[in-house]
Amino acid sequence: MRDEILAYKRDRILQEAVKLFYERGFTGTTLDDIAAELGVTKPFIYTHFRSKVELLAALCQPTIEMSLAAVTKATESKGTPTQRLRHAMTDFARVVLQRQANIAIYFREEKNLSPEALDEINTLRKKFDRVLSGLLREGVAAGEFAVPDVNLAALAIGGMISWAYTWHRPEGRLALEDLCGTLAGLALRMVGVAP
Amino acid sequence: MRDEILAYKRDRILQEAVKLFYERGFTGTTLDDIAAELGVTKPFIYTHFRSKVELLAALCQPTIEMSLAAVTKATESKGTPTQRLRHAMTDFARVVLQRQANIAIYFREEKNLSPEALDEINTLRKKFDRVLSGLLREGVAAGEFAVPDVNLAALAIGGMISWAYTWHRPEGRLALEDLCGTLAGLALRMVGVAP
DNA sequence: CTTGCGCGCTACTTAGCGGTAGACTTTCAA
DNA sequence: TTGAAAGTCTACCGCTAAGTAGCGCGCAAG
Repeated sequence: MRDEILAYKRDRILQEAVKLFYERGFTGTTLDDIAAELGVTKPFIYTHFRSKVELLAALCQPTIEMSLAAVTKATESKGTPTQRLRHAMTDFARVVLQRQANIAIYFREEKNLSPEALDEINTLRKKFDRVLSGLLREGVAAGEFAVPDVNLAALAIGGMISWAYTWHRPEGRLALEDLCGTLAGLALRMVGVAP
Repeated sequence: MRDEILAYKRDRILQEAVKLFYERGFTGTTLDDIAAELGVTKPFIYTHFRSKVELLAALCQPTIEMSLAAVTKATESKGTPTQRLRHAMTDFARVVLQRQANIAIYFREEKNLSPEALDEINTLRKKFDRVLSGLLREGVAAGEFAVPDVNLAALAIGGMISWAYTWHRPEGRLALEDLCGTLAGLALRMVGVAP
């Protein structure tokens, strides 16, 4: 119970930090701002995070992990490469759109991460690219996909979907699930699968 | 002649600022850093730019203008929509890759721009999207393209190519022109044109 | 040689903010 | 009721970096 409350407090700090970093940027947000928004004071934050930079890492890393987990799970599931790629990209798009602010903060504030945190995240990203490239290669071998360059195609597909963090509006005209499906469909087209 | 020297000095400041902002981020770079790199001192920079933020705008805006100019010119040229889209995306990709650092800085440091500069740039970006959407709509009308949602496709294509700023390595295995061609090819596939 | 001017430098101000020491309050067990 | 421990706040430090005032050097013109 004590631990649950501790976890809850930590979580609320993260929530508010995500909101403010997203709106004003990392350096444009002070710890006093975050504390004020929570109705507490700065030292409160320091009982849960060692530094502002650690707070940043704590809100980036899990999101990157979720992205990797989404494509890994779908890639390792059963089905044809086409089915698995659609599945992987739908799930990845869902992570990007649901955790839009975290993704945006990560890409914008990468330079503010500690070298250690950056290393860990870069490892995750390399895995992501490898898994996606591997799936594309399988599809090519199976005769389902046709691409000029597998690694480049993986970057292009990953980029097209990641990019959604820049333009997606949660209150916009497109429902989230439709959007994920359409983006996955565009990804399939890039590898030569007709719709 | 005096003006040329003035312009040259201004240009050198911008060059060095781009390099350092790209490597260390906007807030991670001090004006003293930039001055030191140029072998001058901080007040020198202030004779050419009113503030650090103005310096940032001066290195973002022209690059966005170049992107818009590239797609506008190609879109308004002669040829089928397919030809024009290929042309537009090749040229746009070239801007992204050649001015990679400027593009990266803009996307990362958007939150540090003054409201006025941001407004101007946002206007350019809206025009960019409108021009690209328009070209796609033409292609659909001509029966050359098939897309589920023209506006979404424009965002996806623009994103896929913009994203190249995150992974492109100038000294990498792929020659710049090949890369532009391949990216344009992937864009065409997204709108249903077979390679 | 000298006078004046423009350009860049030295040296300073100022303020904002990350981080911390220690006081205070509240809670709970004995 | 009391004492201690956990948790939070008040009040502060110190540094960093943007921005500035005014000096002085060197060059061009007379």
